[in-house]
Amino acid sequence: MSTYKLVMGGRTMRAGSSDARALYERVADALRIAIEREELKPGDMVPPEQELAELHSVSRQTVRQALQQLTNEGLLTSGRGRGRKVRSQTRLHWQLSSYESSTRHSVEGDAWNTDVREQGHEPRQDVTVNIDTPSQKIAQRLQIDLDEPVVVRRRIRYVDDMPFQLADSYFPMDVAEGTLLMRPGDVSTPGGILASIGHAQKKLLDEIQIRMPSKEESDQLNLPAGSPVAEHIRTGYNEAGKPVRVMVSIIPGDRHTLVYELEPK
Amino acid sequence: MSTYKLVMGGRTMRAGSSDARALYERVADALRIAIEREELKPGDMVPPEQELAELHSVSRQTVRQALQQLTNEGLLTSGRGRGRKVRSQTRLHWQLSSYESSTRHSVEGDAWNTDVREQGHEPRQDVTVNIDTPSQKIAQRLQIDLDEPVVVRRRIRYVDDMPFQLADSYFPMDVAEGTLLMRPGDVSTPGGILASIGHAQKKLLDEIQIRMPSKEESDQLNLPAGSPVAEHIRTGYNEAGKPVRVMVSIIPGDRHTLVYELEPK
DNA sequence: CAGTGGTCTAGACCACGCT
DNA sequence: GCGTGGTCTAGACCACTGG
Repeated sequence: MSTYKLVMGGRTMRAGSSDARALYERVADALRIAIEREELKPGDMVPPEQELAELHSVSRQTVRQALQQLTNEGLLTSGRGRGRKVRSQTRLHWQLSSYESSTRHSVEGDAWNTDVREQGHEPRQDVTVNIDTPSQKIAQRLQIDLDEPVVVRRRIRYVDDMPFQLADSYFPMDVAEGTLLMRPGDVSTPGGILASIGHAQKKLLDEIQIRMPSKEESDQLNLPAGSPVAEHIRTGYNEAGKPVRVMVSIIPGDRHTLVYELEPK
Repeated sequence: MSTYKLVMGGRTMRAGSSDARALYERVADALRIAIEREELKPGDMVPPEQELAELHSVSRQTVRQALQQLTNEGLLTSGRGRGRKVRSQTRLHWQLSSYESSTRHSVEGDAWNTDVREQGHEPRQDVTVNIDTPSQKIAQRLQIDLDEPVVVRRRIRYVDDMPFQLADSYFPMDVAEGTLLMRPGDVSTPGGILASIGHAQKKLLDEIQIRMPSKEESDQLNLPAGSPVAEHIRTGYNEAGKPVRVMVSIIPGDRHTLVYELEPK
């Protein structure tokens, strides 16, 4: 019936052509083009696998391979029983160069809250406080030993009640002990707090790595398959050059644009 | 024969357990753990699909699903006829906050070259120069119309002869015309050049987005499946506040750590 | 040319979300 | 309960790479 098939049960080929694109890539292309042309808009349902299989005269597995590729590219959502949707692509801007600037702090929380509100959304942060021994990664940046305890403030940040990023701050014991930093909840701002206890951050070192999320991060942030994250590690130093804080943020790529404003000398 | 199988041709389940992890996830876990424990080291060959299928008593397709997941996480390479290997994870540091700083320029090229050499590798850049009309994205940042021509310097940057990143610079015609910027090849540094023609960059705006690469980017950079990239857009402004350059870099996540040093006020 | 990964089919059952 | 996606099998042929 189909003009495509020349061989049953094996590799199908197009008549008069030696090879060209795989079948599943042709199915993927068709959908990609439909999305580009906005025939399928963000939020729209993608036709069921069975329907696409019949439409393109291929097996359901082949359709699945195409859909998998598109999901990996971040174009589609997936989920048992739910059907597939075209993903929306709104991004929140996060001003990392002014994040610790005192002018952006308020009684309403830290600079991140301000950023979110300015963009017309509602921020929320869940903070838990622990005392723990540091990982290699943290100990090295705080310049302490692996058995020296640190105070950890673990944040999950929400926007409009959707989980949006993870941000864990680590403080050396001698900096945090007996201060507001030991208090759970969204207590004003770390930048502000650090300054108020005599450890204003005079220098910041930001390291950014791009990678796929771990299973755990993926679950906590409710990430779709194939959605990359940035791991942002900020180390803050006080006037004496001592590291007083390390913040590790896991930032879903599809929901953020990171922004730095620089004035080179 | 296998204690795992209760149902033929359908979902297999473990005796005494209601559900738990899928078979392909168990196969993936086994390999992930072997890699973590360095029983499989970067460069090592992964056992053939057939062998893994027999080892875990599953079908080859199920093994493939596990291998696909690991490849998407950037842990394995793939390739027809070649077998699979454990990928190495070296990352290059890129100092973005001092990238335009005049002290890091030399006759050997721009600050990127310096960064790479300091980390013990050999940089190379292929540069082509074009005159083109800008995309929406570029025109908006250069504050020009869509029909005003721009000078485009397209770079492919190599490290040890491997393609490493794409970096395209866009200049307004009135800035670039009749200057070194029109010359192809690796002509010293854009920061340096811009200063020498009276358009030193006094302010920089960096925007970073994390996403999956397009097919084209993936091919140009020879990226493995499932490897995310950062799209880094730097807009440079001269003393008068006029945008004089936009640089768009496509940065493979698994090969880079981006670094910013900041001194908050 | 042998061995490996890449693509494809046909059919089956399971688990989840919704109405 | 129906429809959707998720998992799995068994078997087949193709295409590339390397000895």
